[in-house]
Amino acid sequence: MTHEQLDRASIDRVRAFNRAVTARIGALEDEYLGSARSLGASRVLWEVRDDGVDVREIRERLELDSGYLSRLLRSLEREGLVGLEASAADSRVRTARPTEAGRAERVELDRRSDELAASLLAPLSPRQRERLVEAMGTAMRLLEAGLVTVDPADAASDDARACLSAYYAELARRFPGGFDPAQSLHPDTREFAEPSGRFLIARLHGRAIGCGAVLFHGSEPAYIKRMWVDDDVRDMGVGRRILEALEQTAREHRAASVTLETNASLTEAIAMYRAAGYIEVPPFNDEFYADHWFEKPLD
Amino acid sequence: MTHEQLDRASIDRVRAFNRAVTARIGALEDEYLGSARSLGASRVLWEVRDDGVDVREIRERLELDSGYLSRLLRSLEREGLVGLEASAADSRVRTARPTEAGRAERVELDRRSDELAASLLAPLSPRQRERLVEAMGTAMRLLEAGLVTVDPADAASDDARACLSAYYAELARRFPGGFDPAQSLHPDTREFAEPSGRFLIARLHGRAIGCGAVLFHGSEPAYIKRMWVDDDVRDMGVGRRILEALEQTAREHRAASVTLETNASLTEAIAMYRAAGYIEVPPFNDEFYADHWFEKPLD
DNA sequence: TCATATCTCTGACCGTAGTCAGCGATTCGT
DNA sequence: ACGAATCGCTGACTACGGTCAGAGATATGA
Repeated sequence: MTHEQLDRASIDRVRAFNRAVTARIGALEDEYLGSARSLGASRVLWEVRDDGVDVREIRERLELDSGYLSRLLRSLEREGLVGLEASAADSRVRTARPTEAGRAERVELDRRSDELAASLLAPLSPRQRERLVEAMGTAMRLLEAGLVTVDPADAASDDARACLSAYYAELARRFPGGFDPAQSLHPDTREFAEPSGRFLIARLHGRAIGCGAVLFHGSEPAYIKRMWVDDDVRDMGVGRRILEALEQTAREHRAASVTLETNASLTEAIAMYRAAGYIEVPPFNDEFYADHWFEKPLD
Repeated sequence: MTHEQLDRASIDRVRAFNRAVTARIGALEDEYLGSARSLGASRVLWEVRDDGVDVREIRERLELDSGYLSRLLRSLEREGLVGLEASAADSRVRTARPTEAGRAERVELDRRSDELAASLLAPLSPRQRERLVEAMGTAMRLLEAGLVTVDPADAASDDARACLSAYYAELARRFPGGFDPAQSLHPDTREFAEPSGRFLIARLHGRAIGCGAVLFHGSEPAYIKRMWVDDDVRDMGVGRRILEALEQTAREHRAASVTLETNASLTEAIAMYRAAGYIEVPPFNDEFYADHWFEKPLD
């Protein structure tokens, strides 16, 4: 993919950031975390929780080759930092458990990571520290926005249910009179499955952080419901991504437009709908909790 | 050094940033720049300018072992990307010059770095891109602030002269009536040397980015002059760092306080002096360009 | 019970990044 | 003119991070 529409100055600043930040943090990691143990061994030690962890779990989490991990664990065992024993449930599986020294070493690693972070803040004034932490947060969130995926999912799955629960809880908190899903239209999530509809989940690092559903009505307007985004990832454009994916789904099902309704207390959602090209229309249904209705034509 | 005064939440956010950013950028580097050539070879190729560059210069710039660099250059030569020949001036020295293919490869590397940067911005809305670029700039500057050094220097050195010229030029630009160093007190920089005074230069990556001088008057107040910070590094706390270093120098020379004078048009300097504990006092000299005089007791 | 799958471990590899000592050619300082 | 320094190159070596092909032990499903 090419991104020729982006301006030179922005590209240059991003490149300068990449260079400066990786160099700075890399140098500090050498200084604070380097030497003693190899990076690979440290990462593994970090995964060995006090209550023990199966080797296969470490392998999956760090995406390591089984042979490589085996050797890393051996070297940690030789250093007296972890103990390895066959798992009680399945004796093919081996379980790693930190020794006393291993626990101490983990505390030490943690302390050094803290020191590394502190060394970045130390030369700054309190006001600058605040600005740096703020800018880091913003940069991190927007960089991670690129890792968000939006994919179809079963509306009855655990993740989907967790999203919907969080959505209902938020509405209950924000609507002046609370919220009862049974009073809302389409309480049955089975409708959000082909052929009558589709349910999408947004994920970041595998964690469900947002959802949305669309119902198809042939060439009549498709109908968007249950759009939710986790508070943790506000301002990362997740809502927009879900909305675009739902519209694309509607387009693929030959809908000429999409409709949705919402409530005045969801101000940021309404702003997003307007920014995305939705136009307010007269009420087209009797959704109990709605007071604004929108429609957007699909090319 | 320990930094126990820093709060848990800030430390955690810095650590999260370090983790997220290095992982994200590292993964993208593998994707966009990885494979084809090793990182070392790419870095070397990048240093081989079209007009040729001495091997020793590459070695100094990248801080590479001479044997290691020799091998990297050999592999680039084998690939037909650079040509090596004895330097005209000194036949011990070898000069590397890119071939046609090498130039093309550099353009390609550059293009891929651009694409990497663009891929970070691509999934964002225009508003978010602006915020990301802004946050990256702030984070980068404040991270680099930790790399600024402030050290004594000869006021007659090239770097010192460059700083003073930049300082005078800035005053000429900002003072309503311009600025002529000859009309100002202490035009002779020879005073800014032991035993009568000291001159300090602030540097970032070796480049002089700020300066300041202090004159000692026994147990009488020491006197600060010629404080300047490059526009490029405003808001990085360089002024504060220089000021603290000058005060420390005065303290070591048994001064009980420091004085300085300034001009109302240098608003950010005045704000910094006040924030640093300087108190406005009646005029104590007849500096032509001054309209505010300050003093600060040293413990 | 038996074939198949799963899990860990070992041995044999590879490329990258780097360090160190020493050599031959050249240049510099006196 | 000569000794010392400089420059680059080569050979020998190390550690890290990783891949791949099995082997052996164990578990699982038909």
